[in-house]
Amino acid sequence: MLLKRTHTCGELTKEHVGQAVALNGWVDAWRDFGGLVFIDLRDRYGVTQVVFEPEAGADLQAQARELRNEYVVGIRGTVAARLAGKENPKLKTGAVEVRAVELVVYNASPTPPFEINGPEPNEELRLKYRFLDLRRPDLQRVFILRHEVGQTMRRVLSEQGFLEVETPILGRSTPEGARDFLVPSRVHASHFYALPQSPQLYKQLLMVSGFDRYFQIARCFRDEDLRATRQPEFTQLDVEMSFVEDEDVMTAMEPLIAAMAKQFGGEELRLPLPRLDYHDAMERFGSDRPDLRYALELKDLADIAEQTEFRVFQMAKEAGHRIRGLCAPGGAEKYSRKDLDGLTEFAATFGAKGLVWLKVEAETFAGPTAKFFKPEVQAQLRERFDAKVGDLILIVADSQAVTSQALSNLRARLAAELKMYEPKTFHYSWVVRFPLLHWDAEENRYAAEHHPFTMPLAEDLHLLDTDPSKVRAQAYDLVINGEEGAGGTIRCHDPAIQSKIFALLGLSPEQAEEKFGFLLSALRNGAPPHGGVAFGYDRMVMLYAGLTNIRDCIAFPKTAKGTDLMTGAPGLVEPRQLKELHIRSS
RNA sequence: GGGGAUGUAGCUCAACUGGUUAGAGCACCGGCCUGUCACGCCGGAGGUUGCGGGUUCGAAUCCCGUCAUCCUCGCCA
Repeated sequence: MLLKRTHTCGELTKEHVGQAVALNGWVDAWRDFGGLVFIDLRDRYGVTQVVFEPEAGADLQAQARELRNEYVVGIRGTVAARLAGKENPKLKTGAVEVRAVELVVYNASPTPPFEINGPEPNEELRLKYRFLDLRRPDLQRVFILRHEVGQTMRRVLSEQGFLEVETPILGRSTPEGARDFLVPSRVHASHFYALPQSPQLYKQLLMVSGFDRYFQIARCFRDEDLRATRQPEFTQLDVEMSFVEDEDVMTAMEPLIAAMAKQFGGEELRLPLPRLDYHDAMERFGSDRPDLRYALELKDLADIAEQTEFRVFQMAKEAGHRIRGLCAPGGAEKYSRKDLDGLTEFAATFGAKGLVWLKVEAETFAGPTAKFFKPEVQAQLRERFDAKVGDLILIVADSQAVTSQALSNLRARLAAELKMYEPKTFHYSWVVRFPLLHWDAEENRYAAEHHPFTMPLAEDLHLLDTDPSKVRAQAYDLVINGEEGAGGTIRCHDPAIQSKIFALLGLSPEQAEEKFGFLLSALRNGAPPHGGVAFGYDRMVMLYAGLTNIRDCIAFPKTAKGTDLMTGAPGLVEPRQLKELHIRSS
């Protein structure tokens, strides 16, 4: 029999004293005193103490004595104020308790594989018993936040006239980008659907249809290796607008960003957000998504380095490499010789063959390579970094890519270890004017930096013919604390420019027509100028929940190898199923 | 595909350089207890040290292989 609840377990206060109530929930803890039995009853709203007193009868007490952790029960009783001095300030409901008069056990439970209110078990176990893991209040709070983030996105965009439209999950595979997840067609032998990497092309088609302002909270699929912040399926807030330039899209998104910052970050944002040129970001921070909660800027040191006798620097110059560095305030004291070996090893994982370190002292520099720096060269270095005694200068001599990667990662690590920022603050900025293309040496052709339908900056159009890698795009990323929170572009709605870009990407007109015919046809049939942006929904939730791991904000996530430890997916299927799909499996 | 970390009781962890019968807290089982809320007290059960080899008088500990989870490089327009 169901004892229908009149209240939740997080609801009862002094105001309810004397009322007859019914609660439903899980046994969070039990305390048996012989003559008196206490049960903490838990649901997603909180915990309420239930007491079984002798007055309720021996039968009921005996029944209560059988309860164990995680039994699901219904309880009927009367709300009573706790005895004076016996209140529990840790509970919202701690001023009262429910004196039980009836107990129904809906379901017993074996001893759970881990304690719901105990220490966090290892993740393998958590994922195997995810339905139990999700009972933990910490995780429940994340999903409440996730819901609220979605509500805010829908509300703010709807207020601005954006329409939510759904697009297909079963689509077709297109070249470029990530590896597709494929779904075989039963009706059409050897033909496959692809799950969308994003609703990119569909939302452009919606613009051609005249929908003007679109959004969707869309599931996306990419068959690539996972990371702490990457899952094979994840969720984007996908947005597209017509009759806009890049500034219009950023401006349109800022009220939403400000609403989220206020509601979930507790911060009143000043708009417009800062715009940072891609080129400047790479030069000053070595990254297209720098964490701007702290400065710690990179400096070019080529002119100073060439005054040294240091062979590594000379060779770098001959190879056309760059010599760049940064200066960590107070780093000399913080990092021992052994720590510095650790930093060198860390830099090596990003391809740096070495790391020059110099400890700034009153009169000179300390470090194994300090002897190569003559006093006047040291003076220039001090000046370049505005270095103080006790600072640590780190220098990498390598290619543009390696110096950027190694130093930007060192920058992030040093800032964290030297506590150069408040962990719980947020910094929002747009990084703009990304390159349109980059040279792919493996494929021996240009590849799209963002995607093949990105509009170049008007002032760079002439470079398409002469120096394509210099062409900048109408592309913009929202960077929050060193993470890409959102990214977008203005799309190419001009068939002539589009075919030039296809040619650079190594696509013949015939190939382009075959792969993207439906889009090209749409673009020829009255496509408005349009562009958009997509936010990482999971990432926003992670950020505001203070998580470092995307799995903790996805209800049923996959492991790093893409398996679901709870359901066993991916699993084998019946030979009959394969036969229907015209698939032979090895 | 490469690199790194971890794997010991149901859970969280311990066990110095290889050395007695692999321990503790929580959970679990039995008993006592009328005001607890990390209840307390008494007693108890619980181990293929991930798995498979090897070295050794002796392996949780050392070596090889393998599996799983996590982090990371490549990859991810």
